Amino acid sequence: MPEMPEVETVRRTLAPHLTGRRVRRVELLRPSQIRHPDPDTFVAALEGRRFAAPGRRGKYLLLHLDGGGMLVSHLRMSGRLFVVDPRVPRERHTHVVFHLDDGAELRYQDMRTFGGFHLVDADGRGLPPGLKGLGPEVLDAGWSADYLSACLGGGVDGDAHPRRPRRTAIKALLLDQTIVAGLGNIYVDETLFRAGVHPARPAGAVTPAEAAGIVAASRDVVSEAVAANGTTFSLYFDGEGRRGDYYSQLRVFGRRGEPCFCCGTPIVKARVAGRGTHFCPACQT
DNA sequence: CAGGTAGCCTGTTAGC
DNA sequence: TGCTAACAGGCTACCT
Repeated sequence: MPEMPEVETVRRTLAPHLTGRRVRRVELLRPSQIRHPDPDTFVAALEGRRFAAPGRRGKYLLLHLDGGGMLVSHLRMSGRLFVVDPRVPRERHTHVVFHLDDGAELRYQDMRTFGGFHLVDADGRGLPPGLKGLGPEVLDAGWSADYLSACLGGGVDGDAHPRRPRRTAIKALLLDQTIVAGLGNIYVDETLFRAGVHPARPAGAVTPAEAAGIVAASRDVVSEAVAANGTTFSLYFDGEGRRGDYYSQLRVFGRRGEPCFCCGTPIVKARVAGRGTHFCPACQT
């Protein structure tokens, strides 16, 4: 469930503990979490390397290495990456332990084992496939009303190459990381609520004005969530083991049956784009 | 090509 | 009360 604000919080909290630290030893308790290259090569190539300042792209954590290359991690549903004193007992589902040269441990824990690591070399070999085709970052200028309008299909007046209006639900489009990078189930629901757009509306039926509202709402929601260190709904915590504080600011997600903050209508939970989806049936059309 | 969905996985919750 | 089935969801692979 970590989305952009959670991954960004992990990046920021890991940075002071990782930057400049050398990997003394890698302990693979569950080698299958290593997606590339094979586990033995992974360990051999990483031991002795030094971390530079960590970065992020979409929901991918980019642990850059001095001298080029990087360790890429995606937490997927239940992955946790954090630095602790080695005396702290290892929790269940701890799959990888990176021993650092200051004695601390960078631990990877993942109950559902969906997440994992790619070791990318200095020439860019080994990049996870999903990292290549990402759309603009949700907080970057590339995520604009014009850009989203173009993605909705239908074209605009004077468009040289108008495309057929897309029939997929607007929610499915916003979850597509090749359209915009960083949004997930929670923040898409929050975004569409603030924009007053029903999640199941065909993307092609979203007006340019609504598209502008969606982009603005996504910016607001995500930047507020970043400021609050993300949302801890059930599983997430940051690089120092702390929970996120955005939970209390959620307006629809997890509020099934509770009154809409705008009109009092009970919040509905339904299945849209294959996901549990929360919305106000009165405010969102 | 666009769009829908199964599968990955295990802890939690809903329902009988 | 105790068991089982459904659910949670980011992403890929596969099917239509």
